[in-house]
Amino acid sequence: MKSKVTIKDVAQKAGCGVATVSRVLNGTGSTSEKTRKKVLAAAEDLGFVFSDIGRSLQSSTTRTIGCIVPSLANPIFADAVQGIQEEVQKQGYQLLLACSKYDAEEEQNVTRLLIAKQVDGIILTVNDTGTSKALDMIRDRGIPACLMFNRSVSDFPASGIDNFAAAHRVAQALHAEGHHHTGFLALNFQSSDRSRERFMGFQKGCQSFGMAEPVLLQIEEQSGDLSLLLHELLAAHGGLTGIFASNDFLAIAAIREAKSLGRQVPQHLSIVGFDGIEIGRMVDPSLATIETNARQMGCMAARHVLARLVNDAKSDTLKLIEPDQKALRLPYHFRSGGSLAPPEVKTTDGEEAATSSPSCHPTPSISS
Amino acid sequence: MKSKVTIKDVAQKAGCGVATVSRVLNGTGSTSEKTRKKVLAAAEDLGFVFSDIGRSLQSSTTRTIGCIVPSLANPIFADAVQGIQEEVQKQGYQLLLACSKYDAEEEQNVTRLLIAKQVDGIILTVNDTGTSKALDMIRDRGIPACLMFNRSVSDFPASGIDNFAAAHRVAQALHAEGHHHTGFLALNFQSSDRSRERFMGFQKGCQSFGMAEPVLLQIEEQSGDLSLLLHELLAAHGGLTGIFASNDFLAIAAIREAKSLGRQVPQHLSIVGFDGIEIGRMVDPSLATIETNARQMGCMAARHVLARLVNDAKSDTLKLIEPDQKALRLPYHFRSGGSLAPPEVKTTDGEEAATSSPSCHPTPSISS
DNA sequence: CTGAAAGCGCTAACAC
DNA sequence: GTGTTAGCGCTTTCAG
Repeated sequence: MKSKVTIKDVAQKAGCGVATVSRVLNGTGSTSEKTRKKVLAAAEDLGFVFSDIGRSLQSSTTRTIGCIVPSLANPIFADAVQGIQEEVQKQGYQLLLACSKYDAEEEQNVTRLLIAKQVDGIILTVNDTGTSKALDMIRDRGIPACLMFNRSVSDFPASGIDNFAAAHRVAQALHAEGHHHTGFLALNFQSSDRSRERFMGFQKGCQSFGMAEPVLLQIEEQSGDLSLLLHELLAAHGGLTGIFASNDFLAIAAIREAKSLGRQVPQHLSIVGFDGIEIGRMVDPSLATIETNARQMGCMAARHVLARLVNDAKSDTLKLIEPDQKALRLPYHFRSGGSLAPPEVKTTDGEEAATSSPSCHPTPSISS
Repeated sequence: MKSKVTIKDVAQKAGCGVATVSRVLNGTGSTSEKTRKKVLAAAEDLGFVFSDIGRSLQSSTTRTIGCIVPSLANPIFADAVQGIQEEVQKQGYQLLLACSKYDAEEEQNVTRLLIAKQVDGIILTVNDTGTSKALDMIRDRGIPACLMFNRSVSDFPASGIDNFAAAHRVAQALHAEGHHHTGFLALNFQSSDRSRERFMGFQKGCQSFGMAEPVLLQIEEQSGDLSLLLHELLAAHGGLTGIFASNDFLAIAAIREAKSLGRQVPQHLSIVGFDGIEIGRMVDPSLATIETNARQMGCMAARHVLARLVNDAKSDTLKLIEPDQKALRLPYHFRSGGSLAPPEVKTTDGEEAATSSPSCHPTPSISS
């Protein structure tokens, strides 16, 4: 293990003071061509790289942005982080990544760690903006931050879409196809304000369009096997013709489980997702969903935080410019797909009207 | 912007020296119950959190692990990073994440940044182990590191599967179904040693099983729209009955493009992927592929690096223990799927035998 | 049991 | 132009 080579080593080898080395290598101040050469040579020779920690200590800035997401397993977050990463790297910052595992306590822990690491800014998705201790800690210290996926609160701007409106839009889509009895499928409903917002928007939508009150189908992640729980849940709610899942991952899993229950999608059951992950286009049937741009969302959040950083740096105390637009609302749109179609019409005595099926059997004759 | 609260502030408020504060808060040394209380109260009151950078400067350790992957857009890397993240966080370290964008120069740049940040260890996937300057820099400094997905080289252990053998297995699978004329579809072939290894394994496999030499179908990512390029490539190679794509993402895209060309998968063309991403199970037809556990791969890599860290710390100079096993070979297996089936047999004059369409016609009567 | 002080790598004032 | 030095936040001797 080679011991690290410091500015002193370079200075010694170049036969000059450390300040000169700093000046040459940073291009600050003026130096004679001669010493300049010597320093450059020495540095090159020793493979010298400035230690950011020494520099940070002195400048009280780390050029590091912290990021907290629940998990990278859901591509929606991976995409967002990718967006952040690109933007941050482009501007010469680095990314300190942490995961909260959908857990409020862990969220607070990792926040503390990021703060200890003196990150210059933080981009995060919290479980619940209303109760997050992480946000309190960040606010206390006045660290520039931006939320993602969450709704904007108090001092924190947020990059994301209007969950309520988008969910409302889903209700419209289901209504347009003639659905009446629907359900909202949520994972970890209690601990996700995003999920709750979507439910509320959907609920409101169903109401507006004269549909039945949507049934809330909750699954707690830690309570067991997802497939199994889904299976049971779907089996228990055979009366629904349409389900709105709070995210695409869940929607795709639901399609699979519905199939395994012998319920054809969309003939027997329509399913709509949320997020618009790429895979949704490729599954069969393709997933009807709300399409969002997570990458862009991360990018916007990063850009916002980074902008505040340079801003703070410039006008130190007198921050008159940029009145901090709170919500970075990104566009979304409803993407239609094979998983959403009109429900089979049943007569009151339970007999169904003829409908067409997609593949071979032109008319499934169903009688009870 | 509140100025940061330092150990001095706490000392002042508690009416004692900074050393005492350090001792109390770190639980080192002994202190009277009285001052102890005062310090604790003061710290709590001020919301004090130790600055890691001061601490790092003094200990020349950052409790940070650097990670470099080409991109997070491919779920295989996102999964691996998730695995690293979990393991690292569990052991009280933090993750500094960087992306190389499949670019050797960028790879070197971000490596330099991680080194400047004084990461204690590095986990990375490089474009080409043979030519990577990043590896040189890391080696020069003796930073504990572990490769992922790449093959183990010189001083670097690697966490991953045996690409050659796995690709060989794919040839076997195609052969078993009766394929003869096959192609290997690669994205950025030149800059990926993983891709090349897979090709070689496949090539060797084809040879062993008496199949025709596989055609190499290359796509350079920067040269335009992936769909379009794929489309053209597939159109130009109508003679092939089976294609082995160097990763699942590519395979899924290929299925889509094949379909849009009117070539049914698997009736007209079989496609096999590599990686085993979750989505592969859900697409239609389901993807035959080599299944790997990226999460585990990241986890193993992290564990390895972390182990070296504590090891180095313990036995400083005398590192007799752990003879550094080089390759952390993880298991893989071939997953069959709907995208792989026997090819349609054509008569020599180019006329096709009657075949079945996927859904309704039960028995494909194949005659030559 | 506790405080003073050195020193980690670096930058920026300040002398020369 | 260039060297010396203080000091960023912390831990760790070393005295007291």
